[in-house]
Amino acid sequence: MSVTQSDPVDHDMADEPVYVISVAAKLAGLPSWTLRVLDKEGVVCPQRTEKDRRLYSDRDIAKLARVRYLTEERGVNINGVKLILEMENNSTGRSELGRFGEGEQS
DNA sequence: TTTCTAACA
DNA sequence: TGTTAGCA
Repeated sequence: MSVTQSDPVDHDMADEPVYVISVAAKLAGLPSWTLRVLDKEGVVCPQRTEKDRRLYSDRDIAKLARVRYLTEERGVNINGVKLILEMENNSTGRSELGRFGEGEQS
């Protein structure tokens, strides 16, 4: 009796990789190939099973959802998302971004 | 970006 | 059988 769920072991949050690429893509609202690119770029950190199956955790889904806003609403490329997430990972949320336009397609 | 093939569960 | 992963 500590937190909400009554689990013997300490399960804090969704860190269990149980979502395959198609499920993660649906939850994030992104196409499957995008998740594959994000993984190649090192934007997301999906666990890999013995058969090379990418398993995404709720933690990855949350990051994917942010990527979807940047790519869908803001029109940022994978390269831009990688840069933005890289800044958030390095800086405590203080991004001194001037005015740099990413290569945007119509 | 899209599609095809191969392997796995 | 359906789905995933990798490449051209």
